[in-house]
Amino acid sequence: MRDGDEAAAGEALLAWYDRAARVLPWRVGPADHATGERADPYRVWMSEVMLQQTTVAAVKDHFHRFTTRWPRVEDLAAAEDGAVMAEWAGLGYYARARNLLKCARVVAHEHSGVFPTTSEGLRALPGIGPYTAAAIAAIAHDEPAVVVDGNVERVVSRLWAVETPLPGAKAALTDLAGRLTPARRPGDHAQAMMDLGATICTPRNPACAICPLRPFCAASAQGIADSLPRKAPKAEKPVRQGFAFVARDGAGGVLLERRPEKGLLGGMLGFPGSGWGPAPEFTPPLAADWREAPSTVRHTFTHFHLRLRVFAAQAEGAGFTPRADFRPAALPTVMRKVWDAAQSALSPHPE
DNA sequence: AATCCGTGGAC
DNA sequence: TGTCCAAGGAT
Repeated sequence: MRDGDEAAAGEALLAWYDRAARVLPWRVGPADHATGERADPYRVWMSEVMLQQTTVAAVKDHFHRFTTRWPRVEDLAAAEDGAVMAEWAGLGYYARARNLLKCARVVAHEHSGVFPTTSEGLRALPGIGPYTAAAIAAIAHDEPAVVVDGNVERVVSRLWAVETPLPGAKAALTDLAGRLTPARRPGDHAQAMMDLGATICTPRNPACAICPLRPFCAASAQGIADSLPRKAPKAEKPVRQGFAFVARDGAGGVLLERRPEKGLLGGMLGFPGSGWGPAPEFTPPLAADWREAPSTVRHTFTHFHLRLRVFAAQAEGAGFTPRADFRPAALPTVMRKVWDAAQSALSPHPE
């Protein structure tokens, strides 16, 4: 990209978006924008939070369930914590769900159910950082906010052939993204950048041959697009080990515990177990004839690999969740794997 | 500033 | 199988 080409590149991007925009459940298309229709801030907010570090394909089902069950922010604000966490199960990064609920309650109770309309106002809400605030303001209100996510970092780093590695290059890339942000249709511009990054300017094997920005792209001209953006090497993931205990009573009830609000899988349901580390202790929650499941659960979190030995037993006691109140789908994925592994060791109650 | 925080799909 | 990585935010 040469100085002075920003406006032409922006126009080329919007022209491409007008014919190639993805159709998404939370999106109002460019043709509808022409009639003055704007996206619903509640739905934009919901989708943006779900999409943080998460693929469109993974978000679609959860977005549909959330917006069907809680159509307005007041509905979500009135929901029980456990119901929201259960619906979020499987999406990961569970602090997002806790902050989603906090944010809904602030908007409902302190803003009369209306989201702030500026990026500055949005930024003050729980779970809304620089990216999400800018995205909502641009998409829902056409504020010319500079929207910088992973897609934008990639597109911009290639347009200007920025070879400084991330995250160090973050500030420079934000500055360059600002040069590209137009005063006209900034919301469509932001969504166009993301669509371009998702479908053409992809991390691997970018489709430069059909890219509307190719005439402006320094990395494409130099043949180095697929090597940008550079990133600092990541730390190796250690392996941690642990035990998990699945107890069922005679009525088919299940022994579950609510995990602490903070930390890994915070606020989610799980099975009792040991700590996770190099040498975990065998500490079942009650005395019973514990039998080990034949398969070990393997699961990878953001910063470590986990191997869990699963033990199952029939037992009686207080605090079991009734069979009718338990759905494996309400568990975080690692706990759903534990449940699946336990079934072969719990012959009287196969599920 | 660096670390923590999930998951599933692509390759 | 293992590695990368996707519309980041909080602390």
